[in-house]
Amino acid sequence: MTGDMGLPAYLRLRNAFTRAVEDGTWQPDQAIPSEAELAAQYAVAVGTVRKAIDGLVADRTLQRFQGRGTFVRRPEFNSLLRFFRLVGPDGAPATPKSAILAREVLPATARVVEALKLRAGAKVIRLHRLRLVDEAPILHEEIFIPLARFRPLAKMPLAEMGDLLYPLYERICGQIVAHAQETLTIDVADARDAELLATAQNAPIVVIERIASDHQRAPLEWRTTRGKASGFAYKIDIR
Amino acid sequence: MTGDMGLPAYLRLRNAFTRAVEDGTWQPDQAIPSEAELAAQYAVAVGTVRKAIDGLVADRTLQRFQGRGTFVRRPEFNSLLRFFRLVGPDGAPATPKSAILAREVLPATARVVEALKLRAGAKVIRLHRLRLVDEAPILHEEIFIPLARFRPLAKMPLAEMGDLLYPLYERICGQIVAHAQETLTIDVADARDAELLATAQNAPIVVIERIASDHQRAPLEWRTTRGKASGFAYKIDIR
DNA sequence: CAGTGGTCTAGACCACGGG
DNA sequence: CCGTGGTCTAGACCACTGG
Repeated sequence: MTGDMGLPAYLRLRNAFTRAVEDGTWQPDQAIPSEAELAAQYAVAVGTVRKAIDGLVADRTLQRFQGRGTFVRRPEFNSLLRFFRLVGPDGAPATPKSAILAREVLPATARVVEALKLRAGAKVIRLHRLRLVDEAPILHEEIFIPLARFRPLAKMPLAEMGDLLYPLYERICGQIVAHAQETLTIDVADARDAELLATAQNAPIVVIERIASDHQRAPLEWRTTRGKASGFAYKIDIR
Repeated sequence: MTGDMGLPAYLRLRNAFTRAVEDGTWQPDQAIPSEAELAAQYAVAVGTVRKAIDGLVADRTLQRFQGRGTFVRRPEFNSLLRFFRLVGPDGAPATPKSAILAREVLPATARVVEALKLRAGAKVIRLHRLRLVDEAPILHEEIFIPLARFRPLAKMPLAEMGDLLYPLYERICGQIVAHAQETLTIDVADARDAELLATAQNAPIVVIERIASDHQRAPLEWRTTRGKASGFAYKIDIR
């Protein structure tokens, strides 16, 4: 807090609050101290605290509720996935079911070492899973996570892993995914895609590569998702 | 301004300012009145004017410059196009060159009528153009605009049309594009794609459909852009 | 009801831009 | 230099939530 001397007060507060979220002083889904308390604690006007919080609300770190308080937001990692036709029989958005096809522990290849910023020869867990909506395969994913951080997942019964990995990472391994970067490209179906996704070889395939990282920007997971391009539509509004 | 009686003052101001932009009282690239002036004019505190402007800055309607003033922003419609490899020989982002392959005036088909919300039988101008970077064809576009609004473009020498259409729409036809909605999907190359883009038939193609509209949300243009998927990468950061 | 965030005021002083 | 937006204050009152 005593650093950043040249910065405006509201930015110093913003940094302090960001740190509180990142180091776990303020926990996800928990209320932070009231604006009046923070103003007293940092010896600034309430308006200055509000301005600091405004910024963190804008970047979705925090969330305000009138009359209840201000809360640390837990990020949602729907991501580009949501642009596949992920709807259940009722038409509502559905979390795809997961079927884990393979799990193995192996030395990281050069590409994995680079993506996860590991030292050469480090071991990783590789997961290969199929995701289905309404029994139909929608996409399949190859996932690499460093064994050092995720050792409990190397032996855990696959049946207990459930459909969502990030809550598992947090609950079982204490690893919190705070950011992710995704890149969408287009490829054509190889033999494995064709078999898993019930499509023709050389049909267009959407490929999403994701690096997920923690609050310290350390890479936690490298994931490559492949799905039939025919089930994909991405919409944006400009201005 | 006298409407919206139940709304907070800053939201009434926000609406009034939005209207000023939409009806042209405040012109693109022009400075709006100073915060102090607006506060006096609307009989509110400067802080309330600032809060109203904050919202419009956040949604990119306005742009602030310390010491200079607050300006009406002219939207840029790079859009999803920018995710093709649009770089010149120097590596800097380049506006693709345009080569108009066809221009015709014809009655709108059912799809065009729907996209542009025309009455049945209305006439439209159809443009078909190829866009090139560094002499290489990157994508081609089919564009429909209602003849009623864009009559000057039906006869204008093609050589005078230049590489960018929206400035032309504004300068020659007085039509200002204020919003656009784009949808990205994947298709495979048909015979025309293969010829124009120098690719194999059935190769994956990125298709971007765009409806561009004016401040009143009236559709001005329906555009379908097709480019080789191999030159496409879309990156996003989550949280 | 007490406590939270939401709105609004009226002022002070600072930092920057352009003539 | 003056006018602009940027920061910050100290307070008032409102609207909503929860017990």
